Amino acid sequence: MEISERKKKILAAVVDEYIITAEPVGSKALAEKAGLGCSSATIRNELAELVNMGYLEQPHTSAGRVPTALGYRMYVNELMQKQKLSLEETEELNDRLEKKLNELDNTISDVSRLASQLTNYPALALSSRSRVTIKRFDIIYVDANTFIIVVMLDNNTVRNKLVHLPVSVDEAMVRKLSTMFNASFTGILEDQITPVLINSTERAADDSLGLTSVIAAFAMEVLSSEAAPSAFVTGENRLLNQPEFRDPDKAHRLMSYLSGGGYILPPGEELGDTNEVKVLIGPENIAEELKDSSVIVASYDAGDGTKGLIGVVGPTRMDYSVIASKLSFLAQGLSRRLGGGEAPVEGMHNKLIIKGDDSDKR
Amino acid sequence: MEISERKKKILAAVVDEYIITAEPVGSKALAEKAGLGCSSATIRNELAELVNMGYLEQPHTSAGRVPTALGYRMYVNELMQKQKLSLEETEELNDRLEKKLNELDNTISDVSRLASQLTNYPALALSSRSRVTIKRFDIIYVDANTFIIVVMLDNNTVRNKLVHLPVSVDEAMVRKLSTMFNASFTGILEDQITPVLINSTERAADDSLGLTSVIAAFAMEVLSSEAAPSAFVTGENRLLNQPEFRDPDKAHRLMSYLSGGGYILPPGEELGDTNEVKVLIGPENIAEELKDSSVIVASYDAGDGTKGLIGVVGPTRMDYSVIASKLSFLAQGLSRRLGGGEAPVEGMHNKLIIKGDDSDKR
DNA sequence: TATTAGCACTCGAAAGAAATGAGTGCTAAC
DNA sequence: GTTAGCACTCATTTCTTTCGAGTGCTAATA
Repeated sequence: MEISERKKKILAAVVDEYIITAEPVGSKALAEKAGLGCSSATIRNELAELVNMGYLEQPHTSAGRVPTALGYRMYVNELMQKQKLSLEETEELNDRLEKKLNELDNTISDVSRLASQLTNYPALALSSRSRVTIKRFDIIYVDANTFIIVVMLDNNTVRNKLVHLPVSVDEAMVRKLSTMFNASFTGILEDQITPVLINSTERAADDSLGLTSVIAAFAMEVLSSEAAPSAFVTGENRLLNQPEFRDPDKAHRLMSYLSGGGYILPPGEELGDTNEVKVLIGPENIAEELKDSSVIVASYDAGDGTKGLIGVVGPTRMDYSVIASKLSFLAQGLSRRLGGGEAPVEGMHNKLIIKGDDSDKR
Repeated sequence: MEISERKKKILAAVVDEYIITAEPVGSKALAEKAGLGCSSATIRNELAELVNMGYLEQPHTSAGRVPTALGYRMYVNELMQKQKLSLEETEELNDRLEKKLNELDNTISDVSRLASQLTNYPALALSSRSRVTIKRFDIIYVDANTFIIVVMLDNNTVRNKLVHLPVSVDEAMVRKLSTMFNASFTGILEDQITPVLINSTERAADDSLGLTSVIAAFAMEVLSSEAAPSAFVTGENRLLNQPEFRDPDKAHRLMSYLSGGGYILPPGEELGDTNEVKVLIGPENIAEELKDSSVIVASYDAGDGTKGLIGVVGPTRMDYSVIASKLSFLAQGLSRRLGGGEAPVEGMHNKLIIKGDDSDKR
């Protein structure tokens, strides 16, 4: 059955109201508030149909209506007044963000904390990097039993490791190894570091002490740890602000799921396009623990192949529009600041694309 | 007024019981349970006096008794059955710990997490290092505008920084600087890196580009960041396990205080001697937010001047004895593992010293 | 045909009333 | 000094009652 214009208006009004009050909303309140010129009786009829269609439900016979997950989905996809942030809010957010971004270490923990502060919900940050390679090796001879391996990655971060040996090496060997690694191990991906390559290097360097494999192992370790996605969740306690989590047991269950580093996003789900905001409503989440919560995430691009993701977790009754705007805002700020994004400085608050929605909203 | 032996026994019994049930304990229960050969009426008299003396209180006229902070203090100092861990528990703990310690990065976040898991309370970890020096400098020439500074600290950790310059340098200069820094900047403390020293080095190296100050600045940054105490709190959500935090507002208040990195220990309070366990009961805490919670901390020594501290936060009704044992256990494990401690492997579970208590147990 | 006023009905939440019982303090006997 | 006995207190639990927001349905209206 097709949903009429008026039904849409009513549904939107129900969701808007419910987001604020967290109480079931009744026909009378709607008649007064929403500017649709009809009486409560008419609205009652419409509401009854919306229930039939699965967009709303009633906690019990004599209560008002509450949006279902389907209702929220419809709201998010089509009805929501996107970008509610006023100019002042935008300004304020911009200021705060600018300040924060400057003192930001760009550790995902900081990013997550920032998102949580901004939205007042528990927040997660996630980042992963693809196609990392090493640009340069340096091996520093310390003493006969000790050297330091220093590698510089293609994104100019530098990592090091101190190696103690049970046997002694001389400087010449170290220098030789350094040259060989720079020749053969730079610019390649982790899975291109094969036993074959290691063996041939070992032979070529005339290394009978196994130094080659130590260095190669470190290289692999660095590459894989750099590529591994890391996640961070903060502000779990903000859940307790929400009336739907006044039950300590319920709150505890979700909070420990979050703290436990449980998977929040569908495992298959690759990070979406930059500047896209995704919303997962209630049962759309795969994790059992999230089935009656919603997740909103925005992705950003830190350049050099690093993609990141910031999001919040909250009750299904969240102000999707505001939160999505804020996250999008933050994600674009990060993209811009970390150099990857082509997001224009001016345009920060007018590009908000939400999954499942193909109309651009100004 | 002096406290009689029997009163002590009764007080101990009240605390023991209350720790388990979290309910006010009555005279009858005590008469049956605690093996003191007297009737409930007698106990009632004693209880009344204990209330007068300030060790116990009554929530209301017809309720049982609950320990006051003073009562807990007395319990912790004199009455508590220390070291309740049975042999099996010790074994089990040992196993778990051994396993965990091995995969431990020794980041304070890991230590904190471990403490929280072990005790099922929110936990904090804190560590600070004194008298750090740099053992060795290496400066790697990358290209005319780029070099990498690598420093090795006296505890053999290695830190590095990539420097991009607007001007160009040659390899000879870099080598010269490296030599000079190794001569003048090794083995000294942060506050010994003075403008005078920097100036003279700069002149001696004939450095007109300000490279000296860049390197010196990095050295200072490393030294100060290494010496700065850092803290980490985890497992805040475990607070919700406790009946006294079923009120979401109360829980939220404390949790956000903890997450916010609020000061948990008295600022003046230096880290105590290794293997000492400190207990701060309710109002003994300075932070307003902790006035009706207790904090138990144990300190460890990771050698090389690094002192650490692990602790938990919970309601005043905590099983001080068990928690103190576990923390002490963990602290000693850390000391041992990180090389600083002289704690004997065997002796792990028999050296438990609690602040304010001068008798050694078992 | 769509809308609306009117009304009986439902059912959770709030308020009130009564019952329960754990625990006390006190007194008098041991 | 200890104990049995008993009247009293008061939080907690349970059961009723009241209240009212909100509904669904019907009949009148535009």
